[in-house]
Amino acid sequence: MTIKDLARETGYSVGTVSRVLNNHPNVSEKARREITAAVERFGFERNENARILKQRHNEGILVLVKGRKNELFALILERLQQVFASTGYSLLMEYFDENDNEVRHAVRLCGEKKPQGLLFLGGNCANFQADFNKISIPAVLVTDDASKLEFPTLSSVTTDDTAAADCAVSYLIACGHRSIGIIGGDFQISDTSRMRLTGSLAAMKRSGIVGPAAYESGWYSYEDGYACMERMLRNGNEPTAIFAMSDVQAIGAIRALREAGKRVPEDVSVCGFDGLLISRYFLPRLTTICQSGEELAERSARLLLDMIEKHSPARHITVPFRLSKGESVK
Amino acid sequence: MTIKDLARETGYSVGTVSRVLNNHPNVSEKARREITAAVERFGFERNENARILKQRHNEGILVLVKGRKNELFALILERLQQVFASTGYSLLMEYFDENDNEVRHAVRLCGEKKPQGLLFLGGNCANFQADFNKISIPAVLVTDDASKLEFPTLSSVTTDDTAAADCAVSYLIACGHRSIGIIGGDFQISDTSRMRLTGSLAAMKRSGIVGPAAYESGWYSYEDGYACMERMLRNGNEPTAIFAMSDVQAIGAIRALREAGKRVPEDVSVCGFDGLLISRYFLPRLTTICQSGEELAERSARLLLDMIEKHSPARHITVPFRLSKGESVK
DNA sequence: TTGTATGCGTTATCAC
DNA sequence: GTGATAACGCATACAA
Repeated sequence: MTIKDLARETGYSVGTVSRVLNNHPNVSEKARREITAAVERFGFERNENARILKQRHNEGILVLVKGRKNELFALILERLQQVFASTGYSLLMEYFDENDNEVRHAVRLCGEKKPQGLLFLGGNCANFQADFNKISIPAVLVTDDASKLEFPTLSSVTTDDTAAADCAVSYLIACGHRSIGIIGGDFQISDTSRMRLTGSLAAMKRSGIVGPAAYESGWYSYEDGYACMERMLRNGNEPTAIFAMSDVQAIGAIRALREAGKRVPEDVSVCGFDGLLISRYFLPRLTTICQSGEELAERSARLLLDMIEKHSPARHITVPFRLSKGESVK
Repeated sequence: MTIKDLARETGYSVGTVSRVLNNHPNVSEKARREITAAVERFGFERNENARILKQRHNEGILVLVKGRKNELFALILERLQQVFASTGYSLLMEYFDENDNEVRHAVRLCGEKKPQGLLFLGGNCANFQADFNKISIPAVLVTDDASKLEFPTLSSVTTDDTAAADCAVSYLIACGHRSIGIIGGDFQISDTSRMRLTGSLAAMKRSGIVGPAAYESGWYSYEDGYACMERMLRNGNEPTAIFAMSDVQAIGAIRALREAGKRVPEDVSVCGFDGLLISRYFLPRLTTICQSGEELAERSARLLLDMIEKHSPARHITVPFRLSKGESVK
């Protein structure tokens, strides 16, 4: 069923059918009624491929989501939908694997979907460095800092990872801990992990602590958090506190501690990062840095809209974080 | 940059360029080399819209995913990618909201993407009832039973929800519990919840228990699990065990119990359903019914492939579940 | 081995 | 207000 069939069935021409479908003016009430009825009757669904192929601009924002199981991204996405619902822009979301090159995806999809703007949920600076020059429309990188790249059409919105990690570690120190182990990502690869490490070290330095009792790295996952903690214990490191760079790693670490006969927070304190839902339900309730998905989403949306509509220059902003004191630190 | 530009730049015709792009035979080595080089040089990315619009069949499987934050679906998806990687079929994944009509989406996307088969991750029987007749290619509904619909091209793969719930509740009874509260979904709406309720009741009946001490329903979420448990306690119901129809509800319920001064499992036992990763890391480790995402994925893939390639008739199968004994039941 | 021409389903620009 | 008709970028049957 195509608009051609629809035209034949209703006795009108494809032009009129198309106009009705797109709510254009200059269509008689009668035609509109009859064609709408036929659409309903035949269950016609218009072919977006052909539509987009033909259109020069699509009133849409393309959202590129890195990874399928990131709870923070899901939260941001949800808020994004709400925010854009009232703007007249549609949201087109594309997911891809963690280790895909998001900018290459973006280049292809820009040619195809002809969106007005781009929203990257997660991304790698190196990829932008290499291919972002092929993109000519406004874009915002969310949860990763793009200020050093200095592209005139690429903004970024992040939590201040350095300050947040500093805050978390400072809190641990304030609680009397001086032997602090860190579990994080590979800071050779992940910009985020590196910044969180920098913040952690700064906090330690200020208090005259020479460095972390141990640093173990892995993916942000339960399994790797567990494995990192195990490794740390096996190496004979028994810090009194752990700063994990993600809630999931914190939870994995707590399980490992528990299985080693240690209690949290009585024997070892653990602080996480992210403020995922589970952190509020976990026992013990996680002490963690809460990133505000809502705020990240809203600021990104505003930034992008300003760039599209007012041709505002690229900006790089950070949104506030919050230390949520749970039951996992003593 | 289009294949036309590419043709002009290389001095070949669009036909030859297209043939190179699609790895067709009958292209000279020289042309292939030159055109490939040009593709690289200009960073050409071909327009999938036009490609699919033109193609009669796309060697792809369309996966329709209901909801963005379902961990079981993420697991299934991952396995699906592995399985199809070796088959020559590509996997095209589309996400949509929980309350969208997945079959309507499918109808539209079939017209657009012209896939060989459909894989629904989650779905509602009523939607299939209404619109599936518009779909003519093989499809498999995963995690929901479609046997009663009797469409000749619609298979389904599920965990046997009735038996699994029966198993869970039987276990609670075997542990000595006779006052069992149930937290689940709205069984007026959700087929799955209804089947799990049926199984629960069957187990109780066999043991001479007249019915659940209480039944509270909500979405499968931490918040609603928490709220259900709170409601149950507020109503003066204090069962010695809770069967939650999802792990997330179980975790929410445990948090509510804890805040009411009750310990799990000492005062109240809790059994979940799903076997999510978090169930293994939660403290106490959740006793739960493990659904095998891997198995669900593999059986679905096989079923679909058989329908596509051997024109096998629709089948409705269940995959084994497993009661994972954690620390949350006593 | 290569080039040309046609059409996929739609929107948009013309005439009428 | 409506109906032809020309693109959009690509794949492909057919011609050369």
